Amino acid sequence: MHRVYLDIETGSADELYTYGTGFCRLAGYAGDDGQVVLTTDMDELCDVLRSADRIYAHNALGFDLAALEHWHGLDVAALVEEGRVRDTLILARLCDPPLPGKADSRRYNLDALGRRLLGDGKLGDADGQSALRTLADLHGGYDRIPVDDPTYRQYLVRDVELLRGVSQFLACDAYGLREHRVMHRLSQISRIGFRVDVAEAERRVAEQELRAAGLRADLAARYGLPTTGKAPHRSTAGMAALEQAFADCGVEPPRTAKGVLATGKEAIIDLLAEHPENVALRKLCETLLALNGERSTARTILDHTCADGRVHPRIDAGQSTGRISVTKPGLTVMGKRDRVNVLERSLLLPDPGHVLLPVDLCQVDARAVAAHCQDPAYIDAFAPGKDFHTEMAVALFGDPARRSDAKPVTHATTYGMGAKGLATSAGIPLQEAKALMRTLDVRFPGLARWKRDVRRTAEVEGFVYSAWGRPMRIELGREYTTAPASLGQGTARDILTEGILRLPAWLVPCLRAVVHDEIVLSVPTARAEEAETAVLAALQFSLRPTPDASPVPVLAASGDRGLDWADCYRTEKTTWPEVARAHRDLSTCADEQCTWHTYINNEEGEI
DNA sequence: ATGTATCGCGCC
DNA sequence: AAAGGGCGCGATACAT
Repeated sequence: MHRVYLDIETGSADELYTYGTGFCRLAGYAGDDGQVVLTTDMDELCDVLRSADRIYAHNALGFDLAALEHWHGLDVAALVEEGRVRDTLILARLCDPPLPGKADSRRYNLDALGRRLLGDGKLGDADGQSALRTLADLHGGYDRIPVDDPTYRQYLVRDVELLRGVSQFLACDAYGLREHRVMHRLSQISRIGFRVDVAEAERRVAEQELRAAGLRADLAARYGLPTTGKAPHRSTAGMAALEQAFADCGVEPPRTAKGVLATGKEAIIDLLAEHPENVALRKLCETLLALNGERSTARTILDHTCADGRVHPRIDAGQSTGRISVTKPGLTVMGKRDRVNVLERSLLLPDPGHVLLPVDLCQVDARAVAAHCQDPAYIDAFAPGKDFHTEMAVALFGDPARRSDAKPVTHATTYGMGAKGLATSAGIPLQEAKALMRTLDVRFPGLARWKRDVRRTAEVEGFVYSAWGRPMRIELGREYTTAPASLGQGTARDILTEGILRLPAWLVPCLRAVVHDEIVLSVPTARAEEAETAVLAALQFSLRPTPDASPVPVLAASGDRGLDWADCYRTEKTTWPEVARAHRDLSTCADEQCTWHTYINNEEGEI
């Protein structure tokens, strides 16, 4: 067994796919117990890697091997398929899974792993700053550090030795091998990138800034808010002015849980509902709401657009449930439900000669729960031809027409919501909420038992495991809500990644985004039909957590083939004509509510 | 200058 | 006894 440990010093990490062939500057590698070898010859390095039985690197698939794949033609797909890659970042997250939230986000870098597992971290200088960072500052950039600088070389040697040390603690099981295949396929999203409508993004940034400035001026003139900053209503002086403004309107302003003035959408809308006749308050609230609605998504997309006119988002599986994060820019959080915000997606385009093909998994979290709990009635609600939410409406209300009432009940109860919460969110009396939750437990006793069981398992073990065996850490004391929720999300995640693994190879470079239960591909227009058939075949299969379990069908559906990402939802958003690109190409329209022709496109910036 | 916490927007 | 999960990003305030 010949093992090779690898680390590469490069230009700035955010130029991984755009820097040019000189991106990889100095590589360090060691074979088995041998000394660390440094080289600037990446072809020599690739030869060493091809001869290795195991290749170890930290964030190998997100960085080092990705760089060699992109700039030096290394066939990483083959290495991964042959099970020869060991990414210590992937393994560390599987061997010691993160808790939810920010708490664990810094536990998985090589320095932290070294300190935790070996008692020793990266090479730093006296004040604790990374020696590499110091060198980059000194020479004016990571790509300008001389490759013969002794500290640079020492730093790299230490990193390879750290890597070798920590790798001894990081086992790789069958799930780990699968995870490497998943992450390599997803890394192609970063590598290929998503084309941006740069001109339109720039136009929208300018226009939005104009509109926001108008709103800020309005707040300053009427209520004395400061004129500096991008969100003066959230600054200390602005808050004080708003306190006074609310008082002048004769109302007690809304507060957050911590007693701070609440200026968020929900609080303001509730306040307006309480004082429908207060004209002064209405004006104040409308201005605040309009300013809150001004998000800077176009700006964020432009900030991450590279010289090739594309964004190369970062793909990460660092969440506690294993869900995939797509960041820089955050494609998982782009608008969709709101009539204005859904157009954020129109800035992302298919490649020339392509169309965007969106495919989503239907009720995937609930199907995951059904497969886990094996409640026959719950599984039956997913039988082919049945509509899950309608079946739930029958079970809960005896009335298939109450589909929309049933939806929040099933969703919320999987997440551990209580009767009080359900009553509030669904707008029903507490007693009714309690009765609904009892009915759910009576109709689906297997589901109720499963929730009890996984909560207890989590209390005892501190972990739950997805249907594919992914471990998920459950925070002490939060088992009641997070144990069933994590299983639903974690198994849904593995369902989606199973679909990714089942995609034919030619569609992998077509992947543009993954959004938890949806994938988006850019496919040649002439092959769209073929692509759609292939994607649906890949994403739909029978889910069976154990060999003797009853199977649950995984169902997928394609959306509209789009000329931009918003265009993909034109049928779904049938009452919002502007979602369709063809509508936005019209110079005028008759719909007074159209956010494109009356809002986005208004030169004066008036609403 | 840089990082953390908090808030509020958005997504599934 | 009750208990809605997981996130990313921007802006501000504040600590270092």
